[in-house]
Amino acid sequence: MSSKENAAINQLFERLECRYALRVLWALRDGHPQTFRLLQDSVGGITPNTLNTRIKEMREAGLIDHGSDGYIVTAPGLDLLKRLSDVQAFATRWVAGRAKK
Amino acid sequence: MSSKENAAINQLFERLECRYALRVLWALRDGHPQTFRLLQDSVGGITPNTLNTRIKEMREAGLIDHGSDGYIVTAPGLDLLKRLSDVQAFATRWVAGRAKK
DNA sequence: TTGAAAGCTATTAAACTTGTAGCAAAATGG
DNA sequence: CCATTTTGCTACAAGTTTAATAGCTTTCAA
Repeated sequence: MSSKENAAINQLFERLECRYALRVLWALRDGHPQTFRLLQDSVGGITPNTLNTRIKEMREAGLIDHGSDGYIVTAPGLDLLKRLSDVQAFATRWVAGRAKK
Repeated sequence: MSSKENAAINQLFERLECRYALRVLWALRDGHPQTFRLLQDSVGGITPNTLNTRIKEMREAGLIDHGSDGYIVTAPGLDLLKRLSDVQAFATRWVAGRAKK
């Protein structure tokens, strides 16, 4: 792997390694717009301060946008979500596996 | 999607949404063991405190382990990494796309 | 035995997140 | 038109997490 690719994944991970970042993106995966407060409820536990910070970061990152009906994932954001979709099955098994111990 | 699946992905994301968490996992993706200091260099910028915290969390999570030659991903950890592998291509394009603006 | 490498801890300071409250602007309804 | 609700967002104090720098302890080979 080239160092350019390494730098790219590092930059992306920096964005996603903030508390609630992945969950905010994930909450919008169905493609329907959500208002600020609905999004706050969808994510669960996030405060308006933090949600606002995440929204700003992800809008700058071009992953989400704010349309007339609320917040929504952009095309790149949806692309990323698709590439993350396999993680769902892992998570389910992973949680089941740790419950046993 | 069931609420059980929702809870699962949430639990997983909580683990991954800590600074450097994804990058620590990613640094071990080739399957070769790395010592504490080598891992610290691979990740880049992480302090020993934080690395140690991440290692503890990920070992509890069953994603990485400590063998005789250093830290290494477990089978579940490798499974997760495979499911994340498509993100690499996204990251490269994403970074290229934002450089233009 | 001495020296290097490995894993990790201590301490203090900076940065981030939370909890709670509430504001200003735009839509809604009477 | 005017009151009400919804929406996006901010203030502020307190708590939690991460960073920077230093250094300790054990292991292992020379």
